[in-house]
Amino acid sequence: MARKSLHNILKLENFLPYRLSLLSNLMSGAIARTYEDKFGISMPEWRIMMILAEYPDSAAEAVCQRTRIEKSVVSRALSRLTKRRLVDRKTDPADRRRSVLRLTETGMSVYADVLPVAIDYEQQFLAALSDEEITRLNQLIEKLMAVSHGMEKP
Amino acid sequence: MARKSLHNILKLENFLPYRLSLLSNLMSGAIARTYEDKFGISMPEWRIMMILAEYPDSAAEAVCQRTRIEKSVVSRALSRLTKRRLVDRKTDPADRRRSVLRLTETGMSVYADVLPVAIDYEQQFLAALSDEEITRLNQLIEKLMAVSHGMEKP
DNA sequence: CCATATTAGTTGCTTGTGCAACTATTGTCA
DNA sequence: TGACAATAGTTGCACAAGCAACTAATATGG
Repeated sequence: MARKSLHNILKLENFLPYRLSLLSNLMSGAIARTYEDKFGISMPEWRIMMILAEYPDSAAEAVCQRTRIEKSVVSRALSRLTKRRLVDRKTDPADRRRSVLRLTETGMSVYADVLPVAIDYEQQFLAALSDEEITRLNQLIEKLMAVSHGMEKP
Repeated sequence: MARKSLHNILKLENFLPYRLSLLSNLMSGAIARTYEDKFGISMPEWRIMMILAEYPDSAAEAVCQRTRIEKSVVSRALSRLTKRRLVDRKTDPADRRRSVLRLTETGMSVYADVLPVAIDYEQQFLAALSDEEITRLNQLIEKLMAVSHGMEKP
């Protein structure tokens, strides 16, 4: 095989994983601060609430799968949310290991308060792109995720 | 103003910040494990090494700016790197607050070992995209970053 | 039906990160 | 020059996240 250049330098700022990590941190960082400061809700807590808004009566395990958040983190986040009466948690009578989770009235109203902030925030980014660009962006993300899934645990 | 739908639901899986955070974690997660397991180098340590390979004799503060890593993290990472003799750190005689950092011979050889792994890894992702898609991806990342910078600290 | 495996969820522990406070050095300006 | 501000880097501390070990409940296979 051919010899590569000895001065093979990879610029960090051009390295895709780095660029994506930067972008992701910039995006999630700012909005996480908003959730936290204005609503006292952490990022995992907010993600869990989004899932429960869409899929009421989920079990914690389903929340884990949908949010990709580690189960111990979900467990502790749910403790906080139930303690604050934003989430109602009962045990599934059909399988007493499982929990049945749903937003309380209060939880739903907090959700309704935070939601437009999240949407607005996302919109600020999407506004910089044309519709076609947005479509392409999503396609690209999809493709890259597919690659990643194709190479998990060897 | 017009009343919005009461069932205004934002699906988490379609939420851009979430999607990017997922993708970024998938990408950085796998490669970080490789750095760690095979070379005993953490992600911030690797990023610092990349910067020092490109810009020898940088000060720690310059490393912070280029890597966007918090200065205490850089400080501790540099302590480990110097302890392992991968980085040489002296104090700048012209300004004795500053440090002058560069990879040692060992550091450069470790860098040379890790670099192709990083490049290969990135290549696995880029291989899923056409050249035109890669260009567009970078443009999109750039645009989104620009938005983010346009709305820091209000 | 019993022993064992599997699953849901919780908790303990280690580690990494970020903020703030601190030290040491240099820059500024009256 | 001399008081005060600013900067480079370190360290203490608090908190979040992930892994592993654990409990409790259910599924499975002989």
